[in-house]
Order: sequence, then structure tokens, then C-alpha cells
Amino acid sequence: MDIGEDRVIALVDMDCFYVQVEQRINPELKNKPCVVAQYKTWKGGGIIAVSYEARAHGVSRNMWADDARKLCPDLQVARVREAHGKADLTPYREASVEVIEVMSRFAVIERASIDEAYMDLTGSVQDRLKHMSVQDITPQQLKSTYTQGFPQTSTSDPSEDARRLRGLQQWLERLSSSGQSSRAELCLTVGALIVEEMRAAVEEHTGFRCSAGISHNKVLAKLACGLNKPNHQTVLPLGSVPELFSTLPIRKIRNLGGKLGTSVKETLGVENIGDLTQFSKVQLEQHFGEKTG
DNA sequence: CATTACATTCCA
DNA sequence: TGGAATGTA
Ligand SMILES: Nc1ncnc2c1ncn2[C@H]1C[C@H](O)[C@@H](COP(=O)(O)OP(=O)(O)OP(=O)(O)O)O1
Ligand SMILES: [Mn+2]
Ligand SMILES: [Mn+2]
Repeated sequence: MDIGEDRVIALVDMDCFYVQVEQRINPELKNKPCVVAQYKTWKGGGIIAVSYEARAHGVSRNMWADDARKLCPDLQVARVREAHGKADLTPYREASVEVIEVMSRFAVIERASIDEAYMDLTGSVQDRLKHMSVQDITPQQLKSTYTQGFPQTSTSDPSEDARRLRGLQQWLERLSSSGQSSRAELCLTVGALIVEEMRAAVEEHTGFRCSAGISHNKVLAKLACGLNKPNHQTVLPLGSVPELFSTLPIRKIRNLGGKLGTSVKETLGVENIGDLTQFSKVQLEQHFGEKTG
């Protein structure tokens, strides 16, 4: 049977990347509400990257720096350097190369943008599984991993990380008690081990933090990556997809953020990705090659 | 007044 | 085959 996909795919995306690059150049900016803006003259410049401290004040991309300062009075504004009257993105490009070089020691990397890359870990996972089993996996090896859909029960936890850990423990317990049927889930978990090591190496060698998603295809990996930013990674097993999709706006799926997504929504009269499962493949709008549901 | 950059697909 | 449209970072 060829139901889901058996591959293990990861997507690693740097957290507020240009901000981290500027913070490494000027350490005074670290741990502060901070943005990167370009073109100073008009309203203080347009913001293209925002630290998580600044996001807590409501600052976002596309804002003018002058407007952002109204929301966050002690906002630090780093500026994109200019060369020949044009924005000079060289420092960010070079930082990107540093990151890719570290990641390439772990897997074959497919660069998807200046701050993110996909990788197929299927082979590496199979190799590791020859020398290990479920019992060898501990929560300590997955310190920054969320397992989407877990914990399944809702008790009150003392902290967000306690909740994460409870979910992870439930997940590992289920893995070891459900025999062979959860081979795909085991592969994702081993993939998460590899990605934990990769992300630690990236931080050690570049100083930059990132988040990651681990799932069975690129669309799901990208989606998973965004679920627990910053500085965390998320495993998205196939079994957790229906619940996630049931409340997920169509525009959140890669390639459906624009006019196509809006037209799908309006033509079929649906809001969430999960609503699309009631339609068959026959009703493809001469524009679909990629899906997941 | 967003800006800059890049990939893919469509189509004359 | 190259410019326009689309989508994303
Ligand atoms: N519209 C844009 N115009 C110019 N530069 C952009 C734009 N969007 C993103 N960038 C640049 C700045 C970002 O730091 C970098 C990576 O983008 P992206 O991954 O979407 O956000 P981010 O890394 O700043 O935050 P996050 O933590 O949410 O990933 O690319
Ligand atoms: Mn990013
Ligand atoms: Mn990105």
C-alpha cells in the first residue's frame, strides 16, 4: 500500500534571521526588542525582520520603523547597509552560507531561501535504526522537540515546557508499546534526533538559532516548523494531520497564500484545509500537482 | 512609497 | 523563448 509517504523530510528555518545577523555583529542588540529596516528616509525605513522581543510589542514586518517605535519605545533599529544607493544584502548572504555549510555535514541540503533549507533524512534514519531501537531514545536527546497532537489529555501544566515534555513522554511511550505498526512514527522520531544534533551544531559554529519541522513531505515539514518558533522543532506525524487541518486556514499551506488560495476558498466555499478532503481529485482546478491531505 | 530578491509557471 | 503573473522570503 502506498498511503502516506515513508520519507523523513525536515525543514530548518532560521529565527528572525537578519536580526540575528545584526545581533552577532553588534552584541549590544542581543536579547532586546530589535528590528532590521532598510531605507531610513521615509518614516524611519521599512522593517524586514523583527526579533521575538519586539514581536511581543506588536511590531511586525512591513511596518515603518517610526510606527513601530510608537508600539515599542525602546526598539533597537539596525539598518541594512547601502552600497551605490542600493541595499547591500552581502552580510546576510554570507551568514546563510555559514549555516548551510554546517548543515551539509549532516545531510544533503536543498536550499530553499536565504534562511531555510530542506533535507531528506530517510537514508540517515534507516542507517541509525540498524544500530538502535526505541528504547535508546530519551527525552534528554529531544530537548527542544514538540510532538504535534501530544499531550492528548488536557491537564494543567506548571509551564509550557512541562507540557511539551509531557507530550513527548506520551509519544515515546506510545512508540515503544505499539510494536511495528508505528514504524513511520519511529522514523520521524529518529529524524528529530538528527535535527536536534544539526541545530545544536549550527548554533555552536555560527551562533545562530533556528527552528525545524520534521514530517513526511516538504509541505508538512514547512508547516510543522512554524508551529513552535522560535528555537524549537516540531514532529508532525500523519495521525495528527486531520485535527491540525480541521482548524487550519487554507492560506497557511505553502503555495496557497495568494490568489489561488483565495479562489479555492471562494469557489468551494470552505475556510480550512481539512474541508478540502470532501472533494475528490477530479475537482482539481487545472492547477494542482502538489497536495498532502 | 515598502523594498529587494528569487523560483516557477503561464503564454503570446 | 522571454516577459508577465504568481508566490514566497
Ligand atoms: N518581504 C521581505 N522583503 C525583504 N526581505 C525579507 C522579506 N521577508 C523576509 N525577508 C528576509 C528577512 C528575514 O530575516 C529573512 C528570512 O525570512 P523569514 O524566515 O520569513 O522570517 P524571519 O527569519 O525574519 O523570522 P522567523 O523567525 O519567523 O522565521 O528574509
Ligand atoms: Mn526565518
Ligand atoms: Mn524563512
